[in-house]
Amino acid sequence: MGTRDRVLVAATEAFGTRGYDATSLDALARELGVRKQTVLYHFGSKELLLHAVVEQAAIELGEALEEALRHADPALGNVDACVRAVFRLAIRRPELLGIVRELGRLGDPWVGRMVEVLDPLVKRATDFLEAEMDAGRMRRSDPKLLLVSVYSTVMGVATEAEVLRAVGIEPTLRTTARRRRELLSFLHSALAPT
Amino acid sequence: MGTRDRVLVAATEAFGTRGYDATSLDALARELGVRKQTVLYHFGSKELLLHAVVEQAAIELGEALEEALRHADPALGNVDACVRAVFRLAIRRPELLGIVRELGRLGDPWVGRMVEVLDPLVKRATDFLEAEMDAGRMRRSDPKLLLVSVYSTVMGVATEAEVLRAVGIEPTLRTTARRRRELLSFLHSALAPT
DNA sequence: AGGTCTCTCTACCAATTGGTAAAAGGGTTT
DNA sequence: AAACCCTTTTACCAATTGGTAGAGAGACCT
Repeated sequence: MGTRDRVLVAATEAFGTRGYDATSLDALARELGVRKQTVLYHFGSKELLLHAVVEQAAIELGEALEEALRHADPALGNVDACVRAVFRLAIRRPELLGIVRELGRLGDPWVGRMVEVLDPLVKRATDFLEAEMDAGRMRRSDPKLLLVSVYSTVMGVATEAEVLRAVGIEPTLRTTARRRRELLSFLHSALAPT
Repeated sequence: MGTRDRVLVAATEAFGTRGYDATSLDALARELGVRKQTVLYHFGSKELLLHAVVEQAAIELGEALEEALRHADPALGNVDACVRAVFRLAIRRPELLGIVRELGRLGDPWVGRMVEVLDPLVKRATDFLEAEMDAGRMRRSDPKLLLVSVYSTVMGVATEAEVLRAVGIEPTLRTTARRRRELLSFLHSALAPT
């Protein structure tokens, strides 16, 4: 893997976990065994590095979800497929979900780009929810607000390790499977028609 | 209000919205019309300032929830009371919810303290959920995991303004009431016995 | 009046921040 | 060998970081 890619991976990890402001170019370069100027050579500035990170993360997130939907088990449905995909990401690429969180704080130019990339998925999700409601397979409500609720629940359960510890659950691989199972029945119940 | 308190309020606001690392003592002092050394006089160091902020935020959060539960409408139940309280905070003291978010990233010593203060409430919540399940008024599941799901959903819907904009909802006072209503029906459905 | 206590200020400081300029290394091509 | 390109380095830089030392101002007490 080339230096540029290694920097991009390390930056995604650092920005997504420690945060953008808390990550210095020196520290980033040091853990790659390289000088800060090498990083700046490839990306020009810290801001442009963040730009590249956001771009890459948005693409990877989109692909992960698209892939999940493409191979969704028809017996389980799209919601299950997405939840499984997010949990897989939470285990294997937690930085990616961290980036999404971080963008919220960084605000406009950055969120905008992420939204742009994920927008087709959002549209697809709301259309799907609306169709399910029309078919009577899902409780009727505002699809957009419903999507926000589902998103919040999934992201929270998948990523907020500290909250889990607060209630006395050590997040390990074993408990994660259980969390996912509980979350799915939570969502099924929440979405079920009255 | 004394200088010390003004610093504490401004720091809570800054740490809770911009983040701890992204907030410099100089910037903090400047927006208070005071020198950085005045801040350091009252709190000793940036870390100790954060400590005071966490302590205060934990207390205020605890009080807000306790108060909500004390005056909970018996016809609506405790869940509604808590959701209403969190939404009231999201409107009037968004920094407090921001601090909770921030702590997750800052990690151990800080989360620990917040958990310590809110632990009685967590215990009370799980006991409540368990009692409701026993009484058959709530779908049976692991109370702790259920609490995490509910927490994630409420926090997300209340605080993630950028996600709302992503799906095309401008978070204003008017839409907030609607969001809360939708969230409550989402939760009622999620918690309802099968 | 002097003394003391609380608070805020000015004056610094070493370390770190993101960033510029330019040199040096290494590989290909000419 | 010389010329060129891509990459990484060393050497700096101004600005900002959190923090120390100490002076000055005001209020209160004796």
